[in-house]
Formats: sequence, structure tokens, C-alpha cells
Amino acid sequence: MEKRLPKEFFLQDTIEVAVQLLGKELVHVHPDGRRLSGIITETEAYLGADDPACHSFGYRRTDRTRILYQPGGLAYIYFIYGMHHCLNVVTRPAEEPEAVLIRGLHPLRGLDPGIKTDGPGKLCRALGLSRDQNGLDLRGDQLYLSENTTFSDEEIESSPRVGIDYAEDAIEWPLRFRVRTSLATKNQSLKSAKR
DNA sequence: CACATGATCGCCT
DNA sequence: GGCGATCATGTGG
Repeated sequence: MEKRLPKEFFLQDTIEVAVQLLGKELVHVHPDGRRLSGIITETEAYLGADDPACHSFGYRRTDRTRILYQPGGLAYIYFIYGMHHCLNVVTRPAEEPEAVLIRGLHPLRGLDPGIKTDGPGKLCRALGLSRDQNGLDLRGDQLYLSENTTFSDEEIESSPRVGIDYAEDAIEWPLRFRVRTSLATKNQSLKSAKR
């Protein structure tokens, strides 16, 4: 039985959520009926009004960032570089516009073998996510997160975020988190935890 | 309305 | 390591 993440999970400190999301299963029930999912292996925290790399820096409010001001637990999906979508998990209570970018998955259900999910754009393509899913509740029927695998601190490494060279002071902030352990060695537990 | 740019990727050298 | 693709979004006039 799938155990969805409780609403309170998403209201926590954003860095905590970014770390805790590693090992969770991200599931998209595609409009065509396929159930597609993967285990989250890489994330980045975006710390809202005080983070120059965040879309809501300085409490910027536009049509695009509107969803970031909602209570945690929603999907923030935007289109970038003319060809890619990126999925974020909105965190914190309403009016604290923070989020976690999902950067990497370990394919689990419904995905063609060999499909690449090692990048924010690639994983959105693999799961069939686009702006059509922007604003969806991450505890809903179409898109949700559930418990799966737990990684220890030793298995997680942090580093500076990618693609934010314009973000001045924040360039070096170690807000990127990824699973250090080769997932091959964890495969057994992934398999047994599945289904 | 016009323009500049980006939370990326894949291909090139 | 560099660069082009390709267009939604934000900003300014």
C-alpha cells in the first residue's frame, strides 16, 4: 500500500524537505492512464525572498510565481530554455515562496528501460509532466509522492546549485543534494520496497 | 509592442 | 569546455 507524504511534510524548512525528498517515490498517473514513477535521487533547495537564485526573490509576484505563494505541497512546473520543463515541490506555509527543484530520478514504474531521468528537463519529459500539471496537489490522484527508501546522511552529498551563475552571493550556497551511494547497491531494498 | 534572458540538454571540439 | 536550439516570461517603452 502506498503511503503518501503528510501535508505537514511540505511545510518544514525547505532544506530539510530537499534532503528528505531523496528516496521518495514520485508518481505521475499520465492522462493516458499509465502510472509512471521514479525514486528521487537529486534535489535543489530554493529559499524564496532572500535567495537571488529563486524566482520569488524579493517577494517577486508574477503570473508564473503565483503558485509559490500557496501553502506547501503543490507542484510548481515551469517551461524554460524554449524546450524544457522543470518540476518543483512548493514548501513552507502560504506567503513563504520557497520550493525544491527535482533534478534526478531512479526509474521505477512504467518507464521504458533506458529512458534518461538524470536531469530536471529529462525527468519531466520521461514522466509526461508539463505546465498542464502546474499547481497540482502533490497528494492528489494524478501526481503524488510516497514513502519508499531512506538514505542516511553518509549517503547524501551537498554541493552548489547548477545554472545560477547570475545569482551573485548565492552561487556557492550548498543547496544541491544528491544520493552518493550507487543506486545499484541499493537496488535490493528498492525492489523489496516496491509495490 | 520589442527585446533580453534562462533552476537545460545534446552535440561539438 | 563551448555553443546553439527555441520560446515563455518579465521588463520597459
